[in-house]
Amino acid sequence: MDRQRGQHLFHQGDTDKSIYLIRNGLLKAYYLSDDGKEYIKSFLLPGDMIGSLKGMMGDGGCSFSLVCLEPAELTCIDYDILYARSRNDLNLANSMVDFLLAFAMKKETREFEFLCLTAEERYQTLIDKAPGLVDRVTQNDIARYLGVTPVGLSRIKKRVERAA
Amino acid sequence: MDRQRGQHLFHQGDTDKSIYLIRNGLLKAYYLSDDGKEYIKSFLLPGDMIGSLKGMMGDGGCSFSLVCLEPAELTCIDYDILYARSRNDLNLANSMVDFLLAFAMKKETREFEFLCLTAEERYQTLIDKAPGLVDRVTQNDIARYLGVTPVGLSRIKKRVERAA
DNA sequence: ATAGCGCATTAACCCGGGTTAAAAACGTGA
DNA sequence: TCACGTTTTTAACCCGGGTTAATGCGCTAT
Repeated sequence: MDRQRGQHLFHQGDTDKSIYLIRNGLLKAYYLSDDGKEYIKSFLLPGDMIGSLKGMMGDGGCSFSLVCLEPAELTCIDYDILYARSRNDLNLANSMVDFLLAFAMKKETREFEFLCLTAEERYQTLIDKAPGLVDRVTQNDIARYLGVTPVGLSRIKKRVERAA
Repeated sequence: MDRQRGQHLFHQGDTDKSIYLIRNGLLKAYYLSDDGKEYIKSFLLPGDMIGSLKGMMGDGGCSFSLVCLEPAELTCIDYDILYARSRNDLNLANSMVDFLLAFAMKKETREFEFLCLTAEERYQTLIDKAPGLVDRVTQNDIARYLGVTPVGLSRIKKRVERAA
C-alpha cells in the first residue's frame, strides 16, 4: 500500500486496529493537544512498525495521528487477526515477543532521555544516533520531537554551534 | 525471597538477568548520573514485574538500580530460562506477549506525560492515578520521579493548593 | 516574475523551575 | 526528653526555554 506526502494513515481519535510496517519513506506520529499544540511521538523509518496500542486494545480511539512526511510504501497488518493467530502459532508468538522486547528497549531509552537529559543533551543525542534525520525533517518537527518549541531549538542549535 | 527496606536487588552497572515479580512491598528503580543526581524511573507495587532489559539482553550491565523502599516479598525469575522455555511453550509465549503489550502501554503513557504535560500536570496526574503513593514515598522521591527537583515540587504543590 | 506561504532566526519580555542556603518541621533512637 | 538526621519549606538569585512578534529566506504555484 502506498501513501503520498501529507497523507494520514489515521487521525487521533480514529478507531484503527492496524499495524503498519514501513517498507519505505518517512512518517511521523504526533499528539495534538486540545489547544492545538503538536508533540511528536516518533519518526518512522523503513523497517519500523507502528500502530496505536490504545486503538488495538479497543481502549477508545487512537491516542495520536500518523502522517507521511515523505511518500511511503507500507504493509498493513490487522491486529486482531495477528493476535488471534499468535495464540496458535508458536513461531509467530515468539516473533512477537522478540519484537516487543526490542520495542520496550526503545521506549525505555526515550523515557530515560526525557527523565535524565536536558533539551540540549537530547538534541546532541539525536544528531549522534540519527544522523541525516535532521536534513529530512524540518527543524520545527525536530523541536517538537525533543520537547521544546522551534524558537527554543533555534537557540540551542546556536549555542551548540558556538561552543563547537 | 524477602528483602528489607534499603536493600538493593541490583545496582546500576551490575549484570543481573533476573526478572522480579513483586508480591508485596514497595520498590523504586532509579538512574544515577555521573555527577550523582538521582532520577526515578518507576515505583514498583505488588503485581508489578521489573528487570533491566539491558541486563537481560547482555547489552552491558543494568542501566539502573533497584531498591526496596518498604520490606518486600519477591519472586525471582531467570530471564534466560524463561526466554528459552517460551520458545517451546505456546502458553508461556502468549503470556509474555500479553505482558509485554501491557508494559508497552504503560511506557507509552509515561512518554506521553513527559512529552506533552507540564511538571504541574504530571503531578496532578500522579495524584489522580496513584492516590496513596504520595503518602508512602518522600516528596523528594516523588519529585525525582516527576522530573523536577524537590524544591521545585514544593513550589508546585503550594501553587496547586493555593489554586484549590 | 511575483505573490504568498511555511520555515528559521532574532529580539524582548516573562515565567517556571534550578541552585544554594537557611530555617522550620518531623521522626527516631538513646 | 533531647539531640540528631532527614524531609520540607522558604527565600534570593539565575538561567533555560516559552511567548510573541518582526524579519528574512526559500519554496511553489499562478
